[in-house]
Amino acid sequence: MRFYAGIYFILPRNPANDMLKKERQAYILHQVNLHNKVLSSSLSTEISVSEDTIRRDLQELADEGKIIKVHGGALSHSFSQVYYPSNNVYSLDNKKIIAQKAASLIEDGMFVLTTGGTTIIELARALPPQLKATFISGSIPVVLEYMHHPSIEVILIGDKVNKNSKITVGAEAIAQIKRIRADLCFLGINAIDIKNGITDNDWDVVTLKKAMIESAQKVVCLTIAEKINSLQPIHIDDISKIHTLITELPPDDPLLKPYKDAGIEVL
Amino acid sequence: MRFYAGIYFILPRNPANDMLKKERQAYILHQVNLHNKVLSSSLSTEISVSEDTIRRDLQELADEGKIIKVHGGALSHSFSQVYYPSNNVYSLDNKKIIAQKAASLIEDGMFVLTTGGTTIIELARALPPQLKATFISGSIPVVLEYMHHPSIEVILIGDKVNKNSKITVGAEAIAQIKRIRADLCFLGINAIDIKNGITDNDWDVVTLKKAMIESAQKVVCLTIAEKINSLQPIHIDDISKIHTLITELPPDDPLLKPYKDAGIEVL
DNA sequence: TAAATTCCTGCATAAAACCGCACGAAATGT
DNA sequence: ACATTTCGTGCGGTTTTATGCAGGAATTTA
Repeated sequence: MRFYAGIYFILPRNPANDMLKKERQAYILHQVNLHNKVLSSSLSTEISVSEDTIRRDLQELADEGKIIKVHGGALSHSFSQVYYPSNNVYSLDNKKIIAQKAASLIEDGMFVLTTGGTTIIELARALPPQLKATFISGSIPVVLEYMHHPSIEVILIGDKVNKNSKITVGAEAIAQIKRIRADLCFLGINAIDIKNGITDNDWDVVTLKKAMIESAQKVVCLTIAEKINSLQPIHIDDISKIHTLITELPPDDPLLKPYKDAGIEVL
Repeated sequence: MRFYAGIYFILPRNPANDMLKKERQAYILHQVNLHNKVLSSSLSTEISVSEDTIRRDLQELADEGKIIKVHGGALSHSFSQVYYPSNNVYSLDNKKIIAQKAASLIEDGMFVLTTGGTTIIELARALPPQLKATFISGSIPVVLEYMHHPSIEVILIGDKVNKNSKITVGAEAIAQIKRIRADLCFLGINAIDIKNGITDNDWDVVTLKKAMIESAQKVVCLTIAEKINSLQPIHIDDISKIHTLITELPPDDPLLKPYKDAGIEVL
């Protein structure tokens, strides 16, 4: 083996021992753009200045918006520029309330399966910053949102990508879900009623949600009250499989009473 | 030499060294253009004038826009052009050229494995609209870009998400790649040289790229010329595994000759 | 939770820049 | 020709900048 533990220290070149400030910053920016990341410590030895100086340089470059400064070094700006602004989301305020309730169910160390959808995105944003849990999803927008969180682990379920719903669907995705034993499963649902249970209108999505329900110890359905007592063409599962139902309404709202009576925890 | 008590003395005036102002500034400008940088202090001793004079000269040249004055000296203007690209994505134009060349290799019906990175994103944007092929990647930004295409199929490789690089990494991802027999594999690479082959600086990324190389019939490396003949800590594979190398340079550029000689197709 | 890094803030210092000012030399005006 | 102005330059003193260092806070890692 030519490389020992992946550590192979080489200086590409020895910059002039006496670098001007601007020159040094240009060199740093160059390195950031080239490698997408730099470490304060290695730059310090590379250019032979103190780490404080490097840090000040990184700070200035960051203030100019040329790089993104992070603990220990800096990152290229080009890599982290994917945002999903949530201006056009229907019933956003209600979804925020739902997300808040749902987040309270999650405890440190849990494995949490989630579907896609705007409600789940709000959930991702409502997670307390110090939470340490593992989130599993096949939805690309949701995973992007999870990635902004500082401490949670994110598992992406892979398979063919459905361009409309931006989720991965197919047998491979189902198989991956089946291999998981999650503590919690959050389903953003499109329709629920007492008699037919939860229903949806996309075959692939239905199959995925079925698999998720089977793989989780506790199934939590999230939906705005509007969708309570509505029906969609394809059956996912009966309400007997649901442990918890979360809407923006207070738990004692009469609309929710039948579900409570059916043994579902209503939050 | 005549001076009293060393208080007042005159430097021997050598007419040859005694420069006029314009002459001196021309000399300074020449030095700046030659070395991309000058120091006030060294110019002072070099021309035997006070640093104040040098500073005034530099100030005037800077006011005329001929140089960039910085603390301690001055820099040439070309310097800043080279090191401060105006674009967010480094070397974007070059990457567009590379993407164009790479896209020409893809034919209808092909299965194409790709890594992540800005070069691959450009490739995604450069795909002809009527192309019907299947693209497989574990990079979330790249997959988002693929999804904008009207007719290609997209397979997302799932596993734990690395928050920095926004790609999925881990044994599950490797296993999924191993199950694939792709026609083409596009690697956006960070460093390549004849002796060490392709190298990178992230263990997970290296493992993924290795797997991709094994799963593809034809391996195509994409990189800007700047990264040619550079080295990173961790070894991915020797150049013998590479079939095609694409840079923004014309194929007959001397920089690429060694790779051609090694049997690699250079585009 | 403890240990190790990394960051930040203030301070010290040396170098560089700045500000007048003086003085000699060249240019200009009378 | 002589006085006056302007320019170029250097010098002393002051201000600003760049950088390193110490020590405590914050953050990451083991």
